[in-house]
Amino acid sequence: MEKDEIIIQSIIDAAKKLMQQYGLSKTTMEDIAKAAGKGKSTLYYYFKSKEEIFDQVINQEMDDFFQTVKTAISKQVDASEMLKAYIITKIKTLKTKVNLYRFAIETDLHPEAINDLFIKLKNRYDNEEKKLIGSILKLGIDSKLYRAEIQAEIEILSELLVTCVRGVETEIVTHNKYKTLTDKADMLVNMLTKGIGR
Amino acid sequence: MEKDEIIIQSIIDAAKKLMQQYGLSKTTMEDIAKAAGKGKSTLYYYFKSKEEIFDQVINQEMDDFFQTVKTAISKQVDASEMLKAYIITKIKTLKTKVNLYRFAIETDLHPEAINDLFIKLKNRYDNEEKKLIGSILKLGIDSKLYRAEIQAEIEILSELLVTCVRGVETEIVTHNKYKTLTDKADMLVNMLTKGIGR
DNA sequence: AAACAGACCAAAAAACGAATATAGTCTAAA
DNA sequence: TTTAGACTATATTCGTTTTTTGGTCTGTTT
Repeated sequence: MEKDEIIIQSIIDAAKKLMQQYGLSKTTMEDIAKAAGKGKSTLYYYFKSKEEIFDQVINQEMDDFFQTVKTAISKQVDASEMLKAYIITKIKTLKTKVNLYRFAIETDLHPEAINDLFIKLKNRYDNEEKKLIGSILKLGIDSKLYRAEIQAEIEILSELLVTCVRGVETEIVTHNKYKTLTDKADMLVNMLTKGIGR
Repeated sequence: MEKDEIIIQSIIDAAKKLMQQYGLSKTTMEDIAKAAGKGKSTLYYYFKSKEEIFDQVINQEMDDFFQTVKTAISKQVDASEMLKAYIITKIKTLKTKVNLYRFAIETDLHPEAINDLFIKLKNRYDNEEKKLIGSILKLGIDSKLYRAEIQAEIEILSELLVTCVRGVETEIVTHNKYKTLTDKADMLVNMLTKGIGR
């Protein structure tokens, strides 16, 4: 790693820590600079603005998150198991992140910023998520687990699945009732593969 | 209708109109009283509090909403068509309601109140919705359209379906991209009945 | 008694201005 | 090239006053 990359990373790390502890709006450039052991203007030497720093923090968090999900998927043997692993890992990981930030979010309580943050996150990763599901479906078709006809609809099907899982996510995160998570994931995937028709 | 029922309804109607026009927090008891052609204390003769009035307004709106959905379902011939009708009608109707209230919500911009409102709405009708879906599934089983084995899981299956539809809802309402609505509903129900497995 | 109006009150919210904090810039030094 | 620290214009906080608003009370009309 280059020297300036190390510094950039140390600034991001400091910012990440502060954000988790104090929330978005309570984390100032001064705070970050102090925590990183630098002067404030130094931050502006490496970053264009405060927003850019936050952006990168969030990006890294999200990359971590995606990495975790992908690792979990890679351990599975067939497409349906992968889908289950995707749902379960995603929601569990999301939950720890939410918990991590919850205090900050609650004390902060500037809902506009939070909303913006989530929308940004969502938009940025929606597509990648769709691609991931799409690749699992494709794998299922190739391994003859799923019907070949769905190939044509794989795009819109992935989108639909992401949306459905998001519904489950929302319910579990907001209502905190994620004891049912494994059951729900299991049932969703079973329903998906076998269908309820006769 | 009794005389006092008429008065109560006229107060609710006045409140409803004002709520749609000005939003929740900007509608005062004075406003409602004036619009209903009564004194403020008269409202307290018929209602316990402001919240009770809003509660009844929302209840009536939601009953209307549910009525519309049920009517649409009743016109269908089989369970899968009913499910499609449920999804499409629900989201379309919801959309008009959301539009009706959007201005009020945006200008109002007191997120806590809105959130409370929606949570209240959600909790109140979650169960009824689950029951509705459950009854459609039951119908599908009885008419041999769906496998008999799902009978045992009908409860959790209904819950899951409501949750998935809510995901689609959210996406459509927040992202305004509901051109895909019919497609999505179709695909969801097809997926549900036939499954993607071979 | 049932149905209502209007004055009234305490508490919440809006308005406002002064004090403070903060994002971002500039200059100069290491 | 990298950094610090003083500087500024703007945004935010904070304490205070004023206004609004939900809800009550008293008394009047029907």
